[in-house]
Amino acid sequence: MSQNADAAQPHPKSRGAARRAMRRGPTIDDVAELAGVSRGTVSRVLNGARYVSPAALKAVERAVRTTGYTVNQSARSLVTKQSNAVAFVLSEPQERLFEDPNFSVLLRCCTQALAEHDISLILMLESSDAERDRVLRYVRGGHVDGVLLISAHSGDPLVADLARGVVPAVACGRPGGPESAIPYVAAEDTEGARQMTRHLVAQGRRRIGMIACPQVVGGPERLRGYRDVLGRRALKRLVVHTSDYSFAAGAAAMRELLAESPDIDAVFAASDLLAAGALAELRRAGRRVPDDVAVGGFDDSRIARETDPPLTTIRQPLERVAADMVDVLLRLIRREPASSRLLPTELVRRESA
Amino acid sequence: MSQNADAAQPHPKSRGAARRAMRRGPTIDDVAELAGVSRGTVSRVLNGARYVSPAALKAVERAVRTTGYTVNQSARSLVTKQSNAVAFVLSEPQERLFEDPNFSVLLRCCTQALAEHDISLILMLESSDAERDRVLRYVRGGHVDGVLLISAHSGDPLVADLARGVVPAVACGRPGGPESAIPYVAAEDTEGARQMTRHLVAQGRRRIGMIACPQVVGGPERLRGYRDVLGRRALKRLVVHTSDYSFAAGAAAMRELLAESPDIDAVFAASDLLAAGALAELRRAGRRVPDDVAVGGFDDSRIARETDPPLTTIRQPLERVAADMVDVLLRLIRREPASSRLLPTELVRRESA
DNA sequence: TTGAAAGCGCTAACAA
DNA sequence: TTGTTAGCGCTTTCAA
Repeated sequence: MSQNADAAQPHPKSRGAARRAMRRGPTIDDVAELAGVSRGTVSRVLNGARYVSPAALKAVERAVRTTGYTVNQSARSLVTKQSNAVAFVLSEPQERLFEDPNFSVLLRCCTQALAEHDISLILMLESSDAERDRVLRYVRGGHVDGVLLISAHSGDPLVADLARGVVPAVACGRPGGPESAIPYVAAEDTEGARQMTRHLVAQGRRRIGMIACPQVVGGPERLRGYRDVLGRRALKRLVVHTSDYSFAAGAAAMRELLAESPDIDAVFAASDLLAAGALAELRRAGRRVPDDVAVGGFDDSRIARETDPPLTTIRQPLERVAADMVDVLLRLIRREPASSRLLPTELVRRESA
Repeated sequence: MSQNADAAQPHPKSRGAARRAMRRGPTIDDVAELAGVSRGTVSRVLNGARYVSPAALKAVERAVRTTGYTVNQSARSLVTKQSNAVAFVLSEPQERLFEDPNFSVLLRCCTQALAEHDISLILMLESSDAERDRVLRYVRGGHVDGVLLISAHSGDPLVADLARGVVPAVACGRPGGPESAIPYVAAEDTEGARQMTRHLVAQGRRRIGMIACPQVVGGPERLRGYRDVLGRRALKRLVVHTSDYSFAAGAAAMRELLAESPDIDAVFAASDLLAAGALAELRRAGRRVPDDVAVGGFDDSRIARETDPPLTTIRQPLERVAADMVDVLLRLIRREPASSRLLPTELVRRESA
């Protein structure tokens, strides 16, 4: 109590001095002493509180509160071999993705969902080779309990590692290549694309082009959906491929489409950003939207409401994608069964089509 | 060498069995054994390599490589009391900020800069009270070596903690309130606003309005710069306040401005997003930009190039802001002196003004 | 320049 | 239900 621990125990056994010098908080021993129980009991209440008498429980809880105790994660991890952290890795030149409003909501929702489980999100980029190496070492080193993989590229050694089960992982969108050993969560891209294409057809549009992006997650499915509905009307010259989901790529693609097929009367862009670029190009070319040409997007991201005219688009339930990714990952970490999930999309009608 | 450690040492001293059961990587002892040196020597080469003979150094390096050893951060942290991680905390209802393209580049650049120092970035949101609590506990618990504070709000208990030096911290933009005990990195907002306002004046604009956002980081300075240049010409009815840097707020503000001052011939918006909203509203109102009214933004974010017409704006060197934040934080962590930094802005002329 | 040994704070197995 | 104890893998004195 009023005893001075330093004076009483000048021996190395006295932990107090060193700790205080380090300006660290109270340890489990401090709590135990104050609560008048053993360290083991404190540990038990900290984890689940099984086999603890109500009296002990109360005493410990009080002691925790009055000391302001927080567990030392490092010490805990050292023994449990769990870090209580997961990596959120962007396995693609990130500039592109960081530009995408979808990415932000994914990141935000994942962070939130993890926080509810007291798990930290560690953001890692994989753009340069050096970064790739670092991520690989980090994951292999067991620094995280799991990985949220954002834009999986099948050539990535990390993807190979994860497919081999080095550490639990969940991808956003079906990872390319045969490595679909990694479970994933995604929107029903194919069906979404069908919804949009059907909508365009129902509007009486005859020459419906597509700005596709088959290299990027979700891209192949969206192109397939378009083709499913149009069949032979999906003329080769009506679909142009871009290498990413950017505004600039959308504008360039639209220009090409206009040059190849001046009689085009509708365009389905594989993402809202692409559609926004197309819109800009159409205005430049003097075509009215939707009067001359209708434009459909995909995502229902923020920009869909900010373009002129606002975009008719396919809503992807990204908040749910994020929540489900976290849910699946946590199950995997707990070694519970969990598998890929596909979430439904929805047509959102605005003014562009 | 070819000895089987398990067979040779059936005693508890044999760490091999337990480790292997856990599917963990090699430990420092494995490296030491393979290199034929003691654990202490391995540790020395791992950290700085002082007082190590060239022979030992080489042997250890080889052993590290062949075993694929990675240090166990938890074990290291337990003794060094350093986590090698910093928190990136968003101390504001995040939806707003996540919507802001500036935020993305800040996050990306900070992650990159930290990765170069092998430090992880832990993303934390502070929107709900529960989250606020969690962040506070986390930081106080010593889980991170430092904090990058994104949108400091003076009422925040975390800000108070950080100002008291609980853990090193750097803010982005001057933290509101008297808590400027926290060093910060920011653009020269005031001067930037002056540049834009002078530009508008030089264009012969007579009635120059402003869409200001004095509640948010950088906002007060930008408003001051506008007033510095305009003096008494900064009529009350020419400046409207918004509560955030969003597209919607920009549109609403522009509507108000148009209603109050139909003769307005220029607008300086405190952010590009705000300017984009204003542009949309102007088009709706049938005003041509820049012919009827010139529009100036602030940030030079991605959208400045995507609006119609592209925005004339003030470039904020966000990549450098991020790099400097990390630099200052690392100095602080190393207990080196470091103080706030202000970075120069630049006028970028496009078509809107 | 090196090795031995003492912990860092915690969990988990075991005995009581 | 509880206390005791043996490590988790590492850094860091301290001697040698």
